[in-house]
Amino acid sequence: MDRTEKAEELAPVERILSAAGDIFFEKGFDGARVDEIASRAGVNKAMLYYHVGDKNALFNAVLVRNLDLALAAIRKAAALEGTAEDRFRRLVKELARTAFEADHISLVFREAVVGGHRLSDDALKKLSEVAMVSAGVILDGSRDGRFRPVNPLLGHLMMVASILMLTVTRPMRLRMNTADIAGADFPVTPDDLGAAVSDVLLHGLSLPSPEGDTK
Amino acid sequence: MDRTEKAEELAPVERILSAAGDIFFEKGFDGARVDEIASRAGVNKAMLYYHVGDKNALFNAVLVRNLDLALAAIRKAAALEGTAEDRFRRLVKELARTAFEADHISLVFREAVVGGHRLSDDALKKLSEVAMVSAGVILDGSRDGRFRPVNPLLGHLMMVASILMLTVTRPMRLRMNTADIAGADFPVTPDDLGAAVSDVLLHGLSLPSPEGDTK
DNA sequence: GTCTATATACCGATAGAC
DNA sequence: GTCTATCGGTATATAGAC
Repeated sequence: MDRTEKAEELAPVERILSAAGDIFFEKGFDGARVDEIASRAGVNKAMLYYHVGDKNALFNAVLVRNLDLALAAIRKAAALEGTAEDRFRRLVKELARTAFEADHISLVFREAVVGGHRLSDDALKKLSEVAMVSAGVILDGSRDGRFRPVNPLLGHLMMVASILMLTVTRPMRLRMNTADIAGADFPVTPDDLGAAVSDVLLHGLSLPSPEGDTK
Repeated sequence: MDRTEKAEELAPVERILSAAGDIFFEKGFDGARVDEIASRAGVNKAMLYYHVGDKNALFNAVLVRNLDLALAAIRKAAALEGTAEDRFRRLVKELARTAFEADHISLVFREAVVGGHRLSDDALKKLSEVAMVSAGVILDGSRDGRFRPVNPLLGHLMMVASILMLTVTRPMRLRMNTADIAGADFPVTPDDLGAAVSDVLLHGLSLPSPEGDTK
């Protein structure tokens, strides 16, 4: 608002956060080098410290920014139109799409998996907001009788874990000898991935048996 | 065999690998300090390098040892007795139990999630063996008509991701405000966890509709 | 085989000129 | 606000005595 320049280039802080997202995603917190982040952002290291703060502050600024973006997308996808199944599918698809853009939710996911000790209270709060939206969809489904009474947080975590596991381990799987077990229909695009995960999560591995459930 | 001592103490290499598992799990590869590993193992740092090799070799030695243990357990659990559902449930329960012992599969999972660049070919090979056993159970189920034709590797990854996500993020969730969405039946013991995950994965979130499937 | 002492390098953070 | 130069701390890895 104040500085009404051409804005042909992004603001320095934006460039820094973007570069930091890349490097942190690639190397992790301890593996990332502040020098490398600064140089990729095209700014001086001293300027990075001046604008953003130290390495920890930088890391959490990246996480919070990404969580804000993700939260907005997820809230939109969880909107009330359609059945619980429809909403769940939209949610999964949206998450898959976001995850494919690498340094968004995936960065938070990775930090969560390695313990989450470094997450600020602010980041943690936003993370639980995401969980609440997603779990809310499952809870609504259980209430209106379309879903079985599954624990909402459990369902949310399984969904997130599945999507992010499949996206984040992709480079590693390419190095492995999985061709013989991957199958031709193994999902590659975000939409295919979302559809496949939704399918298993909604309908399960087992064929519905004509009579009752498991014993 | 050669040195027939009392063996009251574990062999130095065993102590080193055990300590390394703890520290690597706690701090990650870059965060772990060789000095700390050596001191926890009760050996001199020079001895660590003499017996095991450098930090990378140490890390992969830990992973391979843990994967060997996990592979044996999983092969046993995937034995042929029972239906595909029975075998799947045994598999999940076994994985949950192993994961609760912290520095076993979880360490490999975390490394996989952060990219897997550091995994040696040997570790990668063992990882794909694990996947093959687990995916094999799902494939068998599809073949004998008890499971839907779900991609085996997809099913395996969703299962592993769910179990490990739930165990590994536990300390973090305790810091979050999840009490209101966790629900009273949120699984805490490994057996409860395995049962809950098996339930969702086998039967899905949706209630089986009287008539056909989705649309 | 075991241990101390140290080489060597790097990284996060800042002081201080402009 | 911007940049250069550098401090101080710490890490991996090894040389070399015993």
